[in-house]
Amino acid sequence: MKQNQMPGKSQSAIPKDASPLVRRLGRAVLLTTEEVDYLETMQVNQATIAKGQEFVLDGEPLRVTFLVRHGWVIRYKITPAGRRLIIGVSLPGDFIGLHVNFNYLSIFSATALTNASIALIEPVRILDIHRRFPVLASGLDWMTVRHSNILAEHKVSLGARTAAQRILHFLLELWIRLEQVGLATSEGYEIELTQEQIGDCMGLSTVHVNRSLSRLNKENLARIEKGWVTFPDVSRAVSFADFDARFLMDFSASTGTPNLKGRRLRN
Amino acid sequence: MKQNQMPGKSQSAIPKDASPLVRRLGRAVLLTTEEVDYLETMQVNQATIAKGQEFVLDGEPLRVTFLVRHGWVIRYKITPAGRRLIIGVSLPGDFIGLHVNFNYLSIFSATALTNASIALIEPVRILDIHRRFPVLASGLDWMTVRHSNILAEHKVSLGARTAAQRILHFLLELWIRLEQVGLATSEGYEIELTQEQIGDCMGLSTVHVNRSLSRLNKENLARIEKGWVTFPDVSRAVSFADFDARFLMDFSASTGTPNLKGRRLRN
DNA sequence: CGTATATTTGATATCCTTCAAGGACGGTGG
DNA sequence: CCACCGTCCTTGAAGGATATCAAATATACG
Repeated sequence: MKQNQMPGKSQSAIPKDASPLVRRLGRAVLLTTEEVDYLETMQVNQATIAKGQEFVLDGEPLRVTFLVRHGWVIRYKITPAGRRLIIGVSLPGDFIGLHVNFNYLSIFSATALTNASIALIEPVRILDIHRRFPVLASGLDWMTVRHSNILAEHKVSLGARTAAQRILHFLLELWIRLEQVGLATSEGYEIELTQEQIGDCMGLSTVHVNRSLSRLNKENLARIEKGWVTFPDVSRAVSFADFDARFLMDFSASTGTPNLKGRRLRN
Repeated sequence: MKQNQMPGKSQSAIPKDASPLVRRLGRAVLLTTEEVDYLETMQVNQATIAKGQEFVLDGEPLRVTFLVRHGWVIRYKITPAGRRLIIGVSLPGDFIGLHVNFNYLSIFSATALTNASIALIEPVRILDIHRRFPVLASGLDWMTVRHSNILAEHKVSLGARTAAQRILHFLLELWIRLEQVGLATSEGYEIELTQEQIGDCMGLSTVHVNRSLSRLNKENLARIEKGWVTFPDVSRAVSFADFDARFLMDFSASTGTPNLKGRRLRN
């Protein structure tokens, strides 16, 4: 079903070289060229972060919002007992510090797991989006909620799932998220986490991650070989891990906005 | 330091009978009477929920945003193994389902722990706020981020803190949150959770919650007597639980908005 | 005042951690 | 090209934190 052009607004297909952010928001919504342009120019101020570099520090001021363009980043806290807990993994297209209050100090640290490219976005840009581009603003709000959903699911994992389920659930989550920005295929994906980092993310010791992974391997639920993750039997994996991809669902602009319904929504 | 009235906009002190939402947002920002009015009329459509009533069901459509006005609510998931994990406790002034995508089915259930009064807010209202009241819109975004912060802190608790630390951290969190809406004093507060519910929230068995609580009691870190929570030695409690209230900080409107800086901010 | 619900306590089982050490792998410099 | 070194992965053994099972006591409620 072909959609009509709206007079005065030019809609655009997503360019091949679109940023991960545009790709994400463009999956569900037909963005105007103006919107795409705004999103792309917003990302001009970029920084290259070397693997292992800590670029946000717990307790220090946080002046801008970050947007991961390339590479993997972790956000984490260190407890007084010396344990690190990874709050989340930020992948290309993910914001770090979106909608936070820049008057306060950061409540987490962030480090690049790979060489990474990160856009620095002035807070005023976000406010500008809310003023001028309501559809994009809904998209940002959705990304914030999605971020919450991931945390909620992690809380369920840490609180109510076994080590093997937890890890498998997490590996499946990463698969979907990477696929949504074109970094995974139906075959699998390249993981940039060590077993220690998986442990810090799922509240498990490195040793236990290792044992759980070899069990998952033995039972054909998930396999990691040379950093390449595959799922030999996806449907069994999904059911074993109690994985329901709803919490990662795409943005869709028809969030009750009458004037958007049936207009710019894909499908 | 007295603040000047802005021409054309009447600012208002928060009325004594203000809703918890207005009280929350009004703590850091001087709201105009127009903004206060909008927030209050937004809540006219109310429902009374009986204690124990489940009013959001995992997998069912979610058509409106809820706002707790009175009473305690839990949001949770049940795993296939039959374990319940409470994602979070919603207190007066908290939204449930803010900024979610109403095209999708709910990914959690919600039940009232007490008789509760809940406002039903049409999604279009939220969009209207974003169009007409930028300060309130920032406030809503902040509430969404705050919700994430709470989840992140819970993840840290479940992943990297002992049972006693976890429970104490949670009790302190509730204290601050209740105080922010006038439902707790420096003395303590009335808790509406059973030990089983605390366990489901912190990923612990009821038995272990009981043992940890009696240990906290013995060590003067926290005491629950007839539903009344007190902290005999607050500073020791804070340090034992590694509690840093930054993740619950108030909304402050000067989130990098130049035209708001120094104008409507309290202090 | 009786019944349901919540708390408390004891005994046992298990999942996971910690400690310790060996092995694989990739990179680097001689 | 190979020896060396750091990082990551793997495996074994023992200990600890928490779960489960079971039952007694206390509290709330109609």
